[in-house]
Amino acid sequence: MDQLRETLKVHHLRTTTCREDVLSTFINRKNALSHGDLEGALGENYDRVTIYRTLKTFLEKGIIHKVLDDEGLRYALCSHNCSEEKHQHDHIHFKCSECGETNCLENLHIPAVNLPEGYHPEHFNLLIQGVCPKCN
Amino acid sequence: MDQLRETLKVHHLRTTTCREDVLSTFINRKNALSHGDLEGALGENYDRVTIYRTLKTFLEKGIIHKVLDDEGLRYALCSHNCSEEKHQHDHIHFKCSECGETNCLENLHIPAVNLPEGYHPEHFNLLIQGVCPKCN
DNA sequence: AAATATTCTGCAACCCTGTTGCAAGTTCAG
DNA sequence: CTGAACTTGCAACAGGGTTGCAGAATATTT
Repeated sequence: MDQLRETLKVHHLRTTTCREDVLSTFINRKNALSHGDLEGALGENYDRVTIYRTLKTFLEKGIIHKVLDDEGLRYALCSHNCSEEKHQHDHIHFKCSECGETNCLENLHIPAVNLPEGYHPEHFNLLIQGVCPKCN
Repeated sequence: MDQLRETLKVHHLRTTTCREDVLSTFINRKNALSHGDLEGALGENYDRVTIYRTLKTFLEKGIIHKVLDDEGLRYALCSHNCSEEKHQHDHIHFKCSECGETNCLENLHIPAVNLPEGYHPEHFNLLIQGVCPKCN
């Protein structure tokens, strides 16, 4: 509980129940969540718009990051402290076609790619779809 | 013109002006297109729904493939003849943060990744964001 | 502890994406 | 050139995502 407040404080965000609840939902479920997932979990307590704004704020502050998905955006906690100034994500996302869960494979880094002359890469986003260990 | 009809025929699709126009838009602009792009290009001639259905059909038949993007789905031509049975895409997509264009880097393959025990990968989707040669 | 400035929230409204059902219009094969 | 099969347009809907604004909550100052 106090850890939630601490996290918010570090990022210069006011403590509100919505932010605490969204944050703890991310911590409890460990996989990437869509806005719909959060609305399903918290929708009776908060307005859709508030959840959207909370996600947007968390994105800007470096608390969560976007996860690309073939059927819509999801969001996941940033593991290593990102900040407003700098997001660092070169890990891989795995989406299971059975259970539908998308997870960060924090320990696996995206391999280097030799881009042609003139390309200046800044961010990498690798989504692998397949069957996860649980559904195997 | 005949080439368009030929392509449609190969995939067992009837020749309609909408399909021809969508297909030629993909061929002329070479980058990945969103539904909105197509609606902008052809919207006065065809209903939104028809464009959606055309995209869906082309996806199923293996004429185009989805391109993940952090701000919505896009679509691009399949270069090497995909079919209804089998899509094969392990190339890289590059999105330029300056001009906003997303392009397929057909010649670059996604490097192999050593997944932990139990993961069975099927599809790979790598989006690299940065600055492209044109905007450099 | 109260007043203030600042920040959040909820509501209403809006636009975009994507889908479905149905009737009318096209395409293609015989 | 006729019919069966397919495609289109329209209407309607559900969901994602955003903005403006008034009222509520939080943090800060005294």
